[in-house]
Amino acid sequence: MGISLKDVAARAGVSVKTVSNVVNGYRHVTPATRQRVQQVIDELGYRPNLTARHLRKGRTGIIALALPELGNPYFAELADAVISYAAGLDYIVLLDHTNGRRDQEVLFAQGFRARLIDGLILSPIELENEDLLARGNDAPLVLLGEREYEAPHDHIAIDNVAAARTATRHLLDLGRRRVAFLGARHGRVRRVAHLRLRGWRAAIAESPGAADGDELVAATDGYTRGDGAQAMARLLDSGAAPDAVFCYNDLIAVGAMRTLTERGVRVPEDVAVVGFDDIDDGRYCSTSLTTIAPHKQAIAQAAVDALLARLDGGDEAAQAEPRHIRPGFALIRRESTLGRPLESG
Amino acid sequence: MGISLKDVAARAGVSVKTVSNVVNGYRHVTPATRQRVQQVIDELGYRPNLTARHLRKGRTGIIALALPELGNPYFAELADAVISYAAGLDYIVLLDHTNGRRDQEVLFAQGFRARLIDGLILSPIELENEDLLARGNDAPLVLLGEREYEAPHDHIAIDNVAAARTATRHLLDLGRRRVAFLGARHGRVRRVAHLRLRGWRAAIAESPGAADGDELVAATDGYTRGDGAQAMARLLDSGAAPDAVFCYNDLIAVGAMRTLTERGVRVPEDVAVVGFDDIDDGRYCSTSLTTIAPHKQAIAQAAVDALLARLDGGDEAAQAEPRHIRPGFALIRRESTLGRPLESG
DNA sequence: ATGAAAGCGCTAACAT
DNA sequence: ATGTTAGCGCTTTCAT
Repeated sequence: MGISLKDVAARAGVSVKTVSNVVNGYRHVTPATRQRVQQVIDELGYRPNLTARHLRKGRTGIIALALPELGNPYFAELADAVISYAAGLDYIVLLDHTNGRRDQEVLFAQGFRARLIDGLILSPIELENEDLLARGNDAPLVLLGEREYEAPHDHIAIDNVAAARTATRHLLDLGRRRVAFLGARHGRVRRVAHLRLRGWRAAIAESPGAADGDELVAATDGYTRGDGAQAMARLLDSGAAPDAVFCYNDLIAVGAMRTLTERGVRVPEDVAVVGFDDIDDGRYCSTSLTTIAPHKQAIAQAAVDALLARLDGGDEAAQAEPRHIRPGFALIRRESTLGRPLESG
Repeated sequence: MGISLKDVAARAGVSVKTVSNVVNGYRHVTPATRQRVQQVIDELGYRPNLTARHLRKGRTGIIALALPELGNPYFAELADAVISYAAGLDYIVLLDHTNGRRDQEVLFAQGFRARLIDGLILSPIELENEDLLARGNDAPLVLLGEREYEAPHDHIAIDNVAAARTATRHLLDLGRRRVAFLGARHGRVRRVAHLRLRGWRAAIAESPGAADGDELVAATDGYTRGDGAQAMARLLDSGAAPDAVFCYNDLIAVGAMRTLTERGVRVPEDVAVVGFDDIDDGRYCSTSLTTIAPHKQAIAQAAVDALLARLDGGDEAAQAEPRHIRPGFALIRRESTLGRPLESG
């Protein structure tokens, strides 16, 4: 195959150990030896075989990041942050798509890619609690996102209920009374969107004059702009007549705004809109989007740190109780909710 | 460490070979043996150590994809396509950021990650031809994107000149006469944006009445929405008074549209806009964006196929002449260039 | 400061 | 159909 340590050693007239020492920057090597070896390395174009090194060391320096898909800018931006942060810590990232499918998620949750990766960061959508319990305890696993589990794994997520409540309250504070929720999922109580829906309900409940009927909750099949556009159209057609919409995510919000504009409904005058995720997209819409901004940088760092703590922290760290880390979030006000709040509620 | 083949073999009372046969689905194993071994595997929760397998086989089934960054939706969508397509062929993707920095790109171009990856797909920005020539011929390398090199590597890119010419001509066909180009890079002749600029020039040159002054070419520092917004502002302030803008990419176009809208310039009535990349974003802008759509799926597939051909195709394939593959593109007309073309030119 | 040799877990050639 | 064994390329005791 390629050039190995042995080849270099033979050519330089030293043992493999010495070459290994040079390659790894071991201190106690005579400058003369080092130079000679280095010269042969350059001559031969030797590159250490990482696979062999990994096998020997029992570690690869690779972590896997399993996300639904990169087509969603939120996940792309998050992956960007994870890759960059991990690179700074000398870890590389293997990126996998689950497509939000349970079978795929199960595959990763259970030790798929065993001993190829040192650990896994997984953002599940359909994964069930039982799937996690069935896991052979392999590499450490860090969970990401809104789904909640009772399993012994670290979990990184902002407080989704609080964030949704903040978003909804912002709309109510503007004097809106018919605040719709876009992006629920039918009959999936513990699933994604559940916590955000709960936050929405909580804010509505606190606000005496606010409408709280189920006709204000619109389900979507997925989380894309197209789903948002369709759901908004259905909501409008149903006669629900909202004066504000809180959307499960920014993509749905952008789609909803598109439908509103097409139908001559003004944003924010007639209907105010709030999204969730703070994707770059929302900042440059012609009506820029008010949104909940989860601190992606913090999420990415917390996820990687949690993983590495279990990897590098020794036995106590590896055995420590699972932690639930809640990075912060912020409400970013933009044009889609412009307007002064009413004096009285 | 974990459970190895040997452990399973001992427990099942067979040799490692037999266990290996079972694990790899080798046909000639008595059902009884197979079942017994499988049972022990399940009991012990055995998982093959992929690193060891890779070392032994000299192949890892991993390809690296090195992109500037995932924050740009074009790259995110492209990565999405690469990952999905590679997964279907049982390859996994290691995703690396170059941040468009030459030193990073050089690192990957030269056999970084040697023998950890079977091959590399690289989308360079600053990489120079000499960097490629200095490459120790390690794993196969496939180049992606507008930069052109004279180096023995496959290159996948749409015909950027033709695409830019198509885009610009579309604007001219609308009767526009002062078509600006947004997204050039100062004094970087062979760099990104060069080919698209050339396509712009070609279209203008073909169109007798069209303005072709340098004041219509606006440089940007990067390729983000913010860069586009700023460049558009500068162009407007400079008094160049364009009636159309062809942008290096969709992000710049979205930023430009934002500036135009803010300044009360109507799109497309006063200024028509065309982008490049066909990111999802552009489809749902309140004024949806006309754009050049490179066939991302085709690009991703061509890149992976080219790599795998060299990997799996035997010696002839590995030594074959470098190929320059040009997937197709399409002009997608949307609202940002709406309006009937003028009768006479 | 350097060398010799064991062994990480697997596959494949060879043997039975 | 199954067992034995060498060896992928590296790091790491243990010697010297």
